[in-house]
Amino acid sequence: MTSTERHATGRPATLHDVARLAGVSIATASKALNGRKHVSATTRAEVLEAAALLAYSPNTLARGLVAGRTGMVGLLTSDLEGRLSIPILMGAEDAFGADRTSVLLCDARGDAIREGHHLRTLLSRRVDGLIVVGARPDPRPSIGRDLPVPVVYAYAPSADPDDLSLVSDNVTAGRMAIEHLTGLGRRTIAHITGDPTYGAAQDRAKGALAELAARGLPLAGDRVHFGAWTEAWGRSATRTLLAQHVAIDAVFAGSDQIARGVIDALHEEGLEVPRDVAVIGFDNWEIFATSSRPPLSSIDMNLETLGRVAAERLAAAFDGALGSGVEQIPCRLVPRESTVAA
Amino acid sequence: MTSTERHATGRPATLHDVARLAGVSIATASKALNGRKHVSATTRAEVLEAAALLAYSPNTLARGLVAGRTGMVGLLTSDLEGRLSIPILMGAEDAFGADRTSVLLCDARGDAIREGHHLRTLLSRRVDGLIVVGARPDPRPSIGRDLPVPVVYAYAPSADPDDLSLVSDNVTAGRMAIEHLTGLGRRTIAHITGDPTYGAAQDRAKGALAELAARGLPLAGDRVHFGAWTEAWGRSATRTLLAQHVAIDAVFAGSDQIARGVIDALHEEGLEVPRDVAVIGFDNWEIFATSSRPPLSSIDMNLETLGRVAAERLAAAFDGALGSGVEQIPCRLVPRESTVAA
DNA sequence: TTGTATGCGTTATCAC
DNA sequence: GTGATAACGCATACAA
Repeated sequence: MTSTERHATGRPATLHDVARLAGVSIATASKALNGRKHVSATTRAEVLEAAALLAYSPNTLARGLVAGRTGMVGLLTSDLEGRLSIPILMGAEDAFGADRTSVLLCDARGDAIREGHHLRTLLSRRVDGLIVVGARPDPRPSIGRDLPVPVVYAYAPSADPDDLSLVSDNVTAGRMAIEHLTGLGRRTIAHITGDPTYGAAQDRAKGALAELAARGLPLAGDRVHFGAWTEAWGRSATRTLLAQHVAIDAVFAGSDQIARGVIDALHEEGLEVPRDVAVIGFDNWEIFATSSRPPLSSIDMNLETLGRVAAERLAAAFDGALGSGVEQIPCRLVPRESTVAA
Repeated sequence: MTSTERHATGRPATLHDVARLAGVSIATASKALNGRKHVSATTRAEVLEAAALLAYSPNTLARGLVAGRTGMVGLLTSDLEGRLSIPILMGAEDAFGADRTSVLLCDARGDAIREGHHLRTLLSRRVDGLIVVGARPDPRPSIGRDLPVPVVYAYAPSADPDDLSLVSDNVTAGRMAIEHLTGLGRRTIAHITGDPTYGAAQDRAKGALAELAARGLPLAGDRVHFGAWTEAWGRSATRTLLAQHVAIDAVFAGSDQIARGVIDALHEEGLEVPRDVAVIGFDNWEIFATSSRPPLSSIDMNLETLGRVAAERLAAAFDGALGSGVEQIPCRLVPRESTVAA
């Protein structure tokens, strides 16, 4: 076998080939293969046999040309690591049914020019819809008002309220964290989180504060400790708190990385987790949460669900109605050892 | 604006519309838009203006139907996190040119059934080629010998030597790590790595041992410490070494996670990195390498390059020739503070 | 029940 | 230089 013969060179069989082999017209062959009425059982069997013999696989492009639908959706992301877009993609695949709809993934790498470029090629490929995934959970510019296809924004909402956006319910997630910690009997809880310019950081803090207030509890350290989404910040903020002799029996961290820094610093000060201080993170980034000592309780943003709902909204839009505004997707708490009862 | 009007309902403009508006035939319009010869400058300008006016965007499907090429490649992955497939995807996008070729990403989630399913839909969409990305760097079953399109395996090679596979050059990478550490003056180097059933683990160890032998140096601890790809293993292996009073001034870790465990254990024993012990990891997983204390030197597998080469091989195959066998892609060493000179 | 003919949007081959 | 016209592969309304 020479290198040129690696893949079969002959064009794939067409409906025409099948029809000819079965001795019928392409119209009949088409009906038979698509399970339409008005075909005798015997001819149907013959057509099916011919198709099997030729390893016939219908050309989805040609089908899309006549149907006016390609069965493809574009996933336009700016998420360099795929940490967001892959779960969202999988959720969307599940909802669509992988055989009916395929996903074209394009990474704009945070570049508006490249995004516009990808948008144009996706539209020229006549995708049936678009899912736009932002890199950070804050409003981003709308990709355009009068696009020929429905668009759903996931994770990062569109700045245009007429667009439909799907975001994580960070406020409720903040409440959940506090609810969980107080359920363990903890009463002096600190909140160490990331960059205050992130709406998500503000929302999580807002939810946490509201839940603390509802329970008549103060926030340990008297204020939310905003900083950066890094282990280093988690460590330094924790050390600051301990140096000030703030009594804490739990920390709600704004991300799993911050949580790891918090745990590190606690250990260095001779405090044990969760016995002395319970710690909960955010994101449920498996690789961090499970390799932490002890394994880290965390809040999962249900990104697969986000992708699934995005797909459902798009599917509904194909039949006419696309909503607008921002839809909140609930998070879920994943308990691990860092917050077991003392 | 009601919800149904969110996206423009009218079908996108066709070549026919442009031709009619410009007052020419569709043949002329086609030539003008595609920059072909035999079109007067004035009519070309008129056509271009009409196209701009109608926001005309050529239907890539129809174009592909006649051209016999879709300009799409399938990326079939089993990599649940996207840590492999996203860099590979980006490399492929770069090599193809994002406007000429789009990538259909399908995640088989390690399920052979689902993989076959995705394969069929990709073929029915008439992708021009296929890139298959495995979850672990060991031979995997070929996806099929007589596919109608060229296939390139990336990261995980195909078990069939007639297929073309692209893998990281782990042997040389192992040599590089030792070369780097000895260049720092380190002479008692241990190798703590992951699951011994991984060919990559064996290859890296092989390279490291060869390089040590070439320099007349022994392996600290007398043997390669195989275990698991986890921080926990990095910690426990390190503790074992220290408990045996093995003198070490450097550790080559088989992954960044293992390296973090190693560093943790060293710190707990009062040893400083890199002053007392230099540590280098593998994978260059940014989030781990940069958040480590100190930042972790590591070996990058150049996954973007792998994707780029995969795209180049596919492109060559479109014009006839696809090679076979396993092609080694070189890794590169990324130095950070964990291995600065003492 | 089956076959004929038309159109989906483009490109390319030819006449003019 | 320009414009009919035939593919490309498929689905379907309509005629037989």
